[in-house]
Amino acid sequence: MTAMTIGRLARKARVGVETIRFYERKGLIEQPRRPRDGGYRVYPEETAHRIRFIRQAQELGFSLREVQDLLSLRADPESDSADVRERAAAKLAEVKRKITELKRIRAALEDLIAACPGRGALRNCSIMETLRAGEETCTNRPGGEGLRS
Amino acid sequence: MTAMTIGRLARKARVGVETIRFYERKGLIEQPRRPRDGGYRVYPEETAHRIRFIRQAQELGFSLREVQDLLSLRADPESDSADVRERAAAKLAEVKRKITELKRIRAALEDLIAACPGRGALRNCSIMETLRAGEETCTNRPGGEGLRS
DNA sequence: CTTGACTCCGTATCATGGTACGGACCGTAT
DNA sequence: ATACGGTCCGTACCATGATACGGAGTCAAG
Repeated sequence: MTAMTIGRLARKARVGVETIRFYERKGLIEQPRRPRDGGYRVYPEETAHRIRFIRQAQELGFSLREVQDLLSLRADPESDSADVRERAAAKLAEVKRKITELKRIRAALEDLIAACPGRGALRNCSIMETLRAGEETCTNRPGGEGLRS
Repeated sequence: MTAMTIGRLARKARVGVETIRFYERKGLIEQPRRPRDGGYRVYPEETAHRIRFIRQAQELGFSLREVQDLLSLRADPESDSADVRERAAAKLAEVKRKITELKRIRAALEDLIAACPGRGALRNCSIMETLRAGEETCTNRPGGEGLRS
């Protein structure tokens, strides 16, 4: 049978095997116990979704510790529901703030794209200037934009 | 006069002095040249906005290299406007994707908060289960949620 | 029943994004 | 004029989040 060993899980979740072991060490995912006869570990299917969520949350600017906070938010009879509610509300506020900021960047990029090919009406020349939204003119200063080291 | 020296800039942008020097080394912000008589550097006011943008973009999951990409997007006569347009469109797609993913997390948190205090109707118990949106029941498995090391 | 790929486990190394330090120099309020 | 804090510059160190490595054990296809 094609049991879900760590390598297959890694391919399914599009991460390296070492990354899974690292998340296990950090307590982000549970390490299944080895069969008593000492073979390979078998992972539940759900783990792949969990890993994908971890990666996604990271791309959205959450640290592993924050991802852990998110994953530990659970409304069940064992939890202090007032506490869970409070922590969820705090995360929600943070998520809303990120959405707002991303929308500003989205608008700036859309403006930039609109301003781009016409060659005539050039105002709002860079992200910064579009975000600073208020100025009219654009003082250009080209050259030297490579990231050092 | 209260010239914008590096320390004042740091306080204004809410970062450490060392962070500013680090960004200068990386080429993310321009280092003003020292006065020929060898005094302290003076920074333009705009630099504080630039630093705030860098921090914000980082919180949204962009690496310093990606922030650099964003900052280098400028529609001016010196740039290849087709290229700028293309890179801006790629970033725009990425930003839109992030917004979509954040909205899913937002919805999950809202569900969780709604499901939380009633103690009666407990379904969609964790972020993961709400995101996996389809299951009805909730198998609880409490305990041991501290981040190791 | 061997061979080649995979797992297990511990430990080492790496890239990114800072943060700290120390000695020389600068500037200004007293 | 001097003391005290800020700046300058180089270099060292740090935490986070992986990624690599090596040797022993496991599994399964031929």
